[in-house]
Amino acid sequence: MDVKTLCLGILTFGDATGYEIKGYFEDGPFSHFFQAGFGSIYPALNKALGEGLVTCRAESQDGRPDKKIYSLMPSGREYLTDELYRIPADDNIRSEFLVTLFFASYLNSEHLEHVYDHYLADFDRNIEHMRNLPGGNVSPGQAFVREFGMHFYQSIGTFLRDNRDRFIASVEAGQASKQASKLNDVPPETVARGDAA
Amino acid sequence: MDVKTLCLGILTFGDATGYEIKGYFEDGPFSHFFQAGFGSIYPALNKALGEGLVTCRAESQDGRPDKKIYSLMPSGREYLTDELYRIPADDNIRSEFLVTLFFASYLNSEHLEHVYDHYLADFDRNIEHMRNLPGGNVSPGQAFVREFGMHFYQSIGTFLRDNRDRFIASVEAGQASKQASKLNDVPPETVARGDAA
DNA sequence: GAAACTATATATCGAACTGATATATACCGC
DNA sequence: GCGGTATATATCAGTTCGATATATAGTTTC
Repeated sequence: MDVKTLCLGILTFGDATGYEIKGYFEDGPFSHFFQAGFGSIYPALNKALGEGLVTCRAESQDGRPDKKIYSLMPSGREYLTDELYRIPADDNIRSEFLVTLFFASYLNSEHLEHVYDHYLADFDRNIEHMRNLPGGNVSPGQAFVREFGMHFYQSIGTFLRDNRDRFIASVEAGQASKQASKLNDVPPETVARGDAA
Repeated sequence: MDVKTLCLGILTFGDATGYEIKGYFEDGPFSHFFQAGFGSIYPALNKALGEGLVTCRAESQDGRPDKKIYSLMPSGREYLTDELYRIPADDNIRSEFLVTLFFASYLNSEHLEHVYDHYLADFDRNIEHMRNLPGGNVSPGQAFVREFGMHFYQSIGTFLRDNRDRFIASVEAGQASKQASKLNDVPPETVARGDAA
């Protein structure tokens, strides 16, 4: 399932330009579970055009480049359906935030707290964003994905909030005991977990 | 934060070959929030070697290609720390599963249920996998990321389980009412949300 | 009022990443 | 013996990412 397929999916909601499709990925319902930029969208649309999955009419504008409005063709809808009937690939998650937490012992508390709170603020913004997405008058699938997203952000956000101080403290304690173990010439493994239990 | 940085991070746990590093991404603690294959790892290690961030000694083996064992250099550790001090980029999530649910109206119930249950089974496997990761004797950061992951999978898994039947039913109802609206020549938007409230 | 930023609109390019494939051997189960 | 798994490196085509280029008009900020 590539960007081309997603573009076809977006076109099921009506004709759109590449610029408008970008909006779906950036601000729309997809932004939370599928990203794509111009560098993927424009080539994807061209490819779909070459394969006869969409058509394109140009609309000249003043000042700006011509609008290229894409429409989904029956063959495109069929292509989309075929793709949807595959077993979806495993979720792909890349979280630099979690990598940073993983190696938290390399960071000072100030930075760690900053990163943590920055991330939490993002969560709040995401919940707010989801809440503002249209909830009524959409397909059951769309509604469910939105519910799922709200639950996701709320649950994870609560966890992060509830465990923030404990986590920061545990990192500080770990660094302190590491330092202590250095001073006492004791192998860190045997000492550096005063709060593991 | 690229694959090279993650490889350096993995090398903080001790010398390793590219093959072993792959294991960290595939089976180890990273597998849940950062993925990389050989096609990224080997070039990343070569690049790190060229930049003097790691050293490499070869160990000849019978039958198999020589083992190339990489060691983190002080400059590599410094590079890693510098990277960790950046504000992490936004999480990148790509979920074909959610795309599939989003367009659920294009699928029959049988397939939808199959996809859904397949995904739920993955969750169970992931929780089991996380549970089996070493929990004691690790840094507070590692421990927290593991806790986070367990919470994540448990919370989302429960949501998916609790809402499964309702969701499938809502999709079926939506399709039925769409068909009905077709028969009655009524625009779908005004009809197809019997259970939206 | 100028400067900076946002919005509209398309396009490309290098860098990074993905997934598949190639190459070898050895062990393990059926 | 055949297929599958594990060990081990490497490359390559295709995809995607992030930045940049181009051009104009409005809107905010100093």
